[in-house]
Amino acid sequence: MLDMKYIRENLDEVEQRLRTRGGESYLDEFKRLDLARRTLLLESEQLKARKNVVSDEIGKVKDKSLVQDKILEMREVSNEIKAVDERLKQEDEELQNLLLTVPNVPHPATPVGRSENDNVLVRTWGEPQELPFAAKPHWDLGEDLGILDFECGAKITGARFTLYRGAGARLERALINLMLDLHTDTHGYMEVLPPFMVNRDSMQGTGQLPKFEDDLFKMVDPEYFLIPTAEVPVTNIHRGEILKKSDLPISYCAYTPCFRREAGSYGKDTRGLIRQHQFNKVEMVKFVHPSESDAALETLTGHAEKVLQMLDLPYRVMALCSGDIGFSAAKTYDIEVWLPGQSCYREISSCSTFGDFQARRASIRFREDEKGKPEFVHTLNGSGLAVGRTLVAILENYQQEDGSVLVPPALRPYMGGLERISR
RNA sequence: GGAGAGAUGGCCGAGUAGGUCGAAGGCGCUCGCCUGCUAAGCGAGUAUACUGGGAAACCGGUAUCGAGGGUUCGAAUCCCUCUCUCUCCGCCA
Repeated sequence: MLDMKYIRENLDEVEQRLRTRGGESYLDEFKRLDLARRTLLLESEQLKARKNVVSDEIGKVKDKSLVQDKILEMREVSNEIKAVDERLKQEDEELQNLLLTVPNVPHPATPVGRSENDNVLVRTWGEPQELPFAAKPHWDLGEDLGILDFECGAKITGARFTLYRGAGARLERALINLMLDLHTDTHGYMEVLPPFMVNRDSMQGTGQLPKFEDDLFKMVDPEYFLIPTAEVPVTNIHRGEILKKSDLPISYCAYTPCFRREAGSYGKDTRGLIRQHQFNKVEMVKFVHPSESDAALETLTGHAEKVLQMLDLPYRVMALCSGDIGFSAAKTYDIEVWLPGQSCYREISSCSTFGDFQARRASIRFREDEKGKPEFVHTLNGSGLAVGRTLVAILENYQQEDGSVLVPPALRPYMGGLERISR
């Protein structure tokens, strides 16, 4: 959520920067609602001030029969207040709803552009290798090796659900452990294991609600939502809190499954593990001092890259343009891993800084000085990494001509020493 | 699922026959004093949001005692609904 005061005082600039995201104008309504609300607020408060003063006088008089006229008058004032407050409440709700649907202002360093075609290549790592034989996509490899069973997943639940078997299940688990160990032991994150379902307040805090309810799996009674990413429960750990400056930066990492409706993506990536309704992810989340957030995004991205380097998987880092960054993000790097089975780069991690956008929604603050006013922290997060897609990358990059798949050396300790997955 | 207890400021904790309570007291913290160090002591200050005025320091107003509604001239205090926490019983990985 953006700062109301900031919008009011910088309307043109905010509008202009939001427009670089493409799409509609966001702030036409704002001026009108803001003015209406403040006018009513003033009216209401003046009435209340009068009521308070007179009620105080009444309280001091023992014989109430002497102040009957005042009591009657205040009864009128009280009714007036009710009426004004009713209108105020409506305007206020409208304004809040508007603000909750306005996306974050892009970071000055975010390249301006309309679509993913305008994203900017930042760097590449490793050599995308063309295999000396006909490379298979992972869905063929997985089925041939008997480690991925898409049909069975569809039978148990439905489309876009997958059953992992044997070495496939073990490989997924090994990747989770490798990633968590790296981030906790080497990168200094605290591991947390959060709830996989959250309430509406948490979803609103990180920005999934109210605008993207259709993308979520929702429980009716009680009303809980399956998390689409660990970002939601982990960022909300500190919702409504005032942190100590000395607590910052706070770094958490978490493994969770993620659940996404993938509404509107019918027909996209229908084969294989790329786009599932349920997938595993290790997420990194940081709460930092505002002056640190730019640097923190770079190190966070580096932490995600490190996983791919350990697994010796070629990748590139893209700076997303203004038209492609997410609703809550100010700046985002996508890490894309090379998939020889499909001869393309695919997103495997997304690392973003949100500035104070989420912190304002979720009210996560700190004090610069012991006596100072609370200020909003900056939040960041990034996948480190999407586990299913990492498994895909391993299958496709480490496949051999005979259809077997070598286990990357860094992963072997986690696989009971297994060096090769074969039929 | 059944029975009961509770939710007050950074923390602890008073306050429920409605008005003098934004809220006693303590702890913590900040500033000052004092003590040649430390401890102790003394004094002052110490919530948040919105909002009016002001260049600012600052000075006003309103709201907030889990959340929402109601009664009343007036509610932390009375009534209703909800949420959460704790204890006991049942059930359970």
